Amino acid sequence: MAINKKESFTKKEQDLAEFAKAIAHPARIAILKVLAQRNECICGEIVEVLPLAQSTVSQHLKELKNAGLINGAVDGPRTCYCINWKAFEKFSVEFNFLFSTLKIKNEKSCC
Amino acid sequence: MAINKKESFTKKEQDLAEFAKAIAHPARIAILKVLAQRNECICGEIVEVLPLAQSTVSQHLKELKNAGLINGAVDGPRTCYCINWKAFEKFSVEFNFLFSTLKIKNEKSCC
DNA sequence: ATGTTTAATCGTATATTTGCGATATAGGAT
DNA sequence: ATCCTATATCGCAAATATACGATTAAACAT
Repeated sequence: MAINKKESFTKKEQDLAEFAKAIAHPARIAILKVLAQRNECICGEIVEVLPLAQSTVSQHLKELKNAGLINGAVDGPRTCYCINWKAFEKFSVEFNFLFSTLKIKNEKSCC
Repeated sequence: MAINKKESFTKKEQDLAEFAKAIAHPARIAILKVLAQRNECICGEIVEVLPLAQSTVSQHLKELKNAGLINGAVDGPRTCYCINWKAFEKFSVEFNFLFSTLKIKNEKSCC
């Protein structure tokens, strides 16, 4: 990979790809599930549930946070995380727009 | 990454992550857009549209095909691709199930 | 048979991701 | 001040992903 070609695509394409990358790992999907189910913010309870080391979970959380999919609030020695539903809504709309609308137009595939 | 930890997650989580990974690159999103817009199957016309070498586009197409998102039919010296809408529908439902339903349950985030 | 066109694959270089242990940091309690 | 707990970060190793040029393969025409 000589140069980074990603920048030659549109911002929408890059953003959607970024979002997809954030959820492109089962561990991160599992983390999001836990956060969604417990409603309230959680920290290292995720480590107990997942088959991963603490540092690895922390790294996944960082990636989800960087992608804007979760929020993290420092609460004493622990950090409380929760899902950023607004961001999720945005990407969900983007995703559905990109494919659902096009799908209606040409339902019949050739091959 | 000593061992592959991905297998310790559920099949649904793995499948959804797999799908997300397939669209986790702007080039592949762009390819899907082209395929959706032209309706009929296309081959190396994609190379003309994208800022990537032929071999790179071919590789991306292979990944999309492996993920089941597109179909490819050999037609003489060329290969005709098109979107597998059924697979897309499946993953779209899976995605929306995972998050939309949970979202309704707990709209208010703590942080 | 030879050449042309189209696409897949190979080999290679580099970048990024994944994962862990060890270490640092920071807040609370004693 | 010292200890404990919780989390973030560092450093490292291994695996994957990205990208390209060169080569191969396959269909078709000349």
